[in-house]
Amino acid sequence: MDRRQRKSREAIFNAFTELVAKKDFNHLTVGEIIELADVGRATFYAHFETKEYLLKEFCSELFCHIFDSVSGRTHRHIFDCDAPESVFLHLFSHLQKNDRNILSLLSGQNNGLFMEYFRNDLAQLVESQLPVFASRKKESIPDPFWSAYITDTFLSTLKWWLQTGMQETPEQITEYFMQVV
Amino acid sequence: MDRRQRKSREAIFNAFTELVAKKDFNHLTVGEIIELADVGRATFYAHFETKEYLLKEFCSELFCHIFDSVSGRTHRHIFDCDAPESVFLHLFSHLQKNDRNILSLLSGQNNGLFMEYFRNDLAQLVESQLPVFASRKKESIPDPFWSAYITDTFLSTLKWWLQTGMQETPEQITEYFMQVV
DNA sequence: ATGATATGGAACATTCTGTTCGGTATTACT
DNA sequence: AGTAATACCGAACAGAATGTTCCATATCAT
Repeated sequence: MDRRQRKSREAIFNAFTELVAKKDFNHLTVGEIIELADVGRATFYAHFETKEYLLKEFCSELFCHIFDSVSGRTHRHIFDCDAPESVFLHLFSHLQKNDRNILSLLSGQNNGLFMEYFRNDLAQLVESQLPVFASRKKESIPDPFWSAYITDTFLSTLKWWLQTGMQETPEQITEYFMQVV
Repeated sequence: MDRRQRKSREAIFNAFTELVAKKDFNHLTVGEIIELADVGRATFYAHFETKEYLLKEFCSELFCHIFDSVSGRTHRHIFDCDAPESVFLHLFSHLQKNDRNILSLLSGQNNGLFMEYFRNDLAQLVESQLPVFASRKKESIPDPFWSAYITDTFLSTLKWWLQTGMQETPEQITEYFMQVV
């Protein structure tokens, strides 16, 4: 990719990151983004079809980074028997670092699209971790329901953690998560 | 309230109900609403400050109707010992009736505000029902976390029910809910 | 019957969106 | 170093949606 393209794209992502931290995504305008990013209007639309596509690609890169990092760790530790919850612990720890202000997007109320994207990737991760919870599942529960339940419980735990100021350690919050599920 | 006001308000609510069933709230315009409701633009803004306030009042009336009906039943049955989950069963049953097309709003992806309002009222109901789940709660879990967990699990169950086409009976889906929690 | 008020319709300024164009600067490639 | 390709800016643009204002008319409460 052209160096100019990389620069513009990064500038837009950075501006977006900064703005979305203080303002709801829906009330964010393209005008604000390009002003802070200091790129022309035409440039923005040369990169992203709409504001929604910007969010989509933003999430793609960000989640790819996070979940790949977590899954990678899984593979390295795949034979560790002492910590079946290590994937989720690692995920909580990684989220705590607040890459790209991801936490303000996660805690914001009206970012339906963002949550949807995040949930999709999370559901994939959960799917690969289902054996961990196999022993707790009752037979009468359908598999897809069980999978959705674990995914949403993780999200519920994460949201609660954020909204109460992240006072617990990642270890503690992972403990809560594993207790209820 | 003036009869004219009631008529306009109802017309707007009805148009909103109909439109939101086929179109995402965010992409719904005031122009579409007043056209279908057949009221003047100025009339709309005389009733509702913005589209968001319309949603707010819409939810207020709708949820008030649903949750009051459910809570009412609770009070009548408060001494029934055979069905501690009757409140949630009744809520599932009531939702199945799809008053005001509430299901299309609940299953829609980008209705963050709507979900937030619904969750608030639901959380209140859950709060009043906490004793039902007391026996399942571990001591190490903080009360607010536990409460949020049950609320979100109900929402998770409801969403799954909707997205898979509501093939289960309210009794079955209540069973699932009570099994996992 | 009368004064109050909700309505409809139209016009309006404002904001945001997404597109187009021409000139300029940077890039990749030979 | 020279050249063709292309990404950039800036400005202008049409279109859509928002929220406000005005006034004549119809409906209401009393």
